[in-house]
Amino acid sequence: MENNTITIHDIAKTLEIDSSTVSRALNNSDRVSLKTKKKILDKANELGYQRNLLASNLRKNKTNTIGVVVPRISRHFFSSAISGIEKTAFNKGYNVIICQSLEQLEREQNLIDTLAANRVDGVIMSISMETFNYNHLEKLKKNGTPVLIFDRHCNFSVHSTVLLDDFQGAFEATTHLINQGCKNIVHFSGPSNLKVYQNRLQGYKAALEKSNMNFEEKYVLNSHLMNNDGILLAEKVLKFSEKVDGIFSANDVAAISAMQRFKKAGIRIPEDIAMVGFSNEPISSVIEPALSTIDQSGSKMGKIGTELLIEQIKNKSKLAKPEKVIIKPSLLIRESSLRKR
Amino acid sequence: MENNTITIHDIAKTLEIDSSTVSRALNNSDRVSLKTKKKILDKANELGYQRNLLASNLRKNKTNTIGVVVPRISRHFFSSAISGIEKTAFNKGYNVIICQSLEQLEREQNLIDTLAANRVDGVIMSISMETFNYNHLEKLKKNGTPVLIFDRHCNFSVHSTVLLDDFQGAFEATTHLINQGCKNIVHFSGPSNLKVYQNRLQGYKAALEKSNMNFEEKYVLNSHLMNNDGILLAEKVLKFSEKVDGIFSANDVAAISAMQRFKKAGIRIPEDIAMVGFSNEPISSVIEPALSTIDQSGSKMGKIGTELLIEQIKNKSKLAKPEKVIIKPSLLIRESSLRKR
DNA sequence: TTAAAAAAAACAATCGATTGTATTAATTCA
DNA sequence: TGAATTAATACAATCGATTGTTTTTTTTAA
Repeated sequence: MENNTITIHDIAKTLEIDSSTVSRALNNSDRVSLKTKKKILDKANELGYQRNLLASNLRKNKTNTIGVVVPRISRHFFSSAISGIEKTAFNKGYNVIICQSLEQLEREQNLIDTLAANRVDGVIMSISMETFNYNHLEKLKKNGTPVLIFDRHCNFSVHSTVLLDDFQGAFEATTHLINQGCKNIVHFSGPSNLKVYQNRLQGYKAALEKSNMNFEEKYVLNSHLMNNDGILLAEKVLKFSEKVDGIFSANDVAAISAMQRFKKAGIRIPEDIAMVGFSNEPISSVIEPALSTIDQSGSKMGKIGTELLIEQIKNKSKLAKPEKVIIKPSLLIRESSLRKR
Repeated sequence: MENNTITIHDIAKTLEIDSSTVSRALNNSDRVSLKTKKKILDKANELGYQRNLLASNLRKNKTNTIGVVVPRISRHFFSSAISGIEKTAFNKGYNVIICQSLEQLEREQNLIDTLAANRVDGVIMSISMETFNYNHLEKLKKNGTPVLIFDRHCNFSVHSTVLLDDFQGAFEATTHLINQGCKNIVHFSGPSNLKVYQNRLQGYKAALEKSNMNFEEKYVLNSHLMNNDGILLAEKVLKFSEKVDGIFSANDVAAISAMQRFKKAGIRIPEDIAMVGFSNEPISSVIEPALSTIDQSGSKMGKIGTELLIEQIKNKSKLAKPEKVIIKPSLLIRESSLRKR
């Protein structure tokens, strides 16, 4: 009654042929005659045969599976990256195992270990915020499993990476504010040890410079860019002696909560202060006014990353040197920054 | 240079012992002396041994892995369900493979096939909207793989299920509106062939009845409850001759877009119209006013579902009859419905 | 001291599929 | 027709770990 799983041996026995022939037939090898092939396939269907991939993969030493590790699958950017990864992988005949590290290094290490133990052919991942130690990834690499890192910078990596051009995104966002007539533009920046925020700050500076506007140190406000930070930052801005008329925030979350605080203070967006965020959270298009922002094109990153990874999987023999790809972001202009129609 | 993966045989050879002893040592069996155990573990570490789960699982005919299939991992409800599933599974020593069907039956069938081929020990899933045919699930069941369905009703199922008490949620939401003094309460309902929406409608009716209020057929507005539907529904409501002063929407999305349409028409929420949604989307707490809603407690569903599933996995021999669990939802009261302070 | 019992390790089969090699059957062609 | 090809199939080893059985070693106890 139990354990009635059918194997190629069962098929072989009922048909009185060898299991190797069954295996070849099921893999459509041309070493089996059409007649026997049909016989075998029919019987397989009849018995409800289903290949045991554990056995198959073990023998072939290949799983046709890619491991995906992201901090949080629910975040919009990551779920769109996953879409891109899945689609690309599927088209190239790969399966995908999705995991979330929840921003915890220990979990990330466990996940990587499990993926390795399951012999995935490669791993594409965005590292957790706690990840400053890459032993787990080095181990993978040593075992010959290609690793591709996307979205988050990791300092001394020997892996291929796909990153966003944060500088360019920030440059465009700030330039857009300048074009809308903003004269005093504040920048909400994140933890200054993170590369992303350094780059976004540089882009902001560069845009000011290009338009011959002064860069003012005091206009750069640092925080963790969480919900609550946005409120505090907004209150800081309200206390400035000069009239701030534009804000470029390094993420949407802080921009949105700041915007709500401003509205409470009777400040009109974008008439009094024009705002641009970064990362295109789903909420940003729903709030009022809708927030202009930089889209990180997650699915494009996922697609390109997966293509790169699969290439590496296939060229395993050649010691492929790590590649770095930089993706161009795109500015989404919405009401929060549109002064001129 | 390549393929330098270490196996128990490599360890056995260097130490001049049998590989079965190595295996037992690595599994901490008490058939190996402490001395040899230590020797083996040290060598394993030194060589960077990592168990090949393909081989192990094949031999044991058990993967300690649960497959999870949901329509969309990015939806808040599902990602919280996944959290609950992962946590529970992990605590019981199970790994989890997460997949999304994207609401497509064909994809769902493929995923189930792959999971089956990889010999997961069980599957916990929420079926796609296209799934009216359960052959793929029946096949799994026949192979002896337990299946647990959560969140979405599936008509003639022999599987265990964990569902939300939609009736109760709707009843509480409507009762809350009545308690806030609403006299003419409209209900936004979804496709009437779906059990969830039938149950929510019944809950709405029951609440009216209990408070001796008339149920008016015309107050039930059907749609697919998408963003755009909310706008259209709001416009319908504006044309009513009677003054509508409360709305219970069968989902948050429609409630939110309706709310925005109302605001444009100069109607105050909750003073003129009080609103309650259903499903507690993340956006609902961010918009203004924040939307009262019914939380579907995804992580609780995930937890309970996983516990049930693992129980079935363990009792595979006994023909466990399908269990049905109904989870109580909870009403989250926010500004959109709060008239009395 | 030695037989019996217990502990430790070795032997060997197995999980289910794949694949190189050997064998048999069927074709081809001179 | 019969040797040479080629096609079709069978044989057997293998992937890496697990596990029941057997053998060897050590410990216990009379």
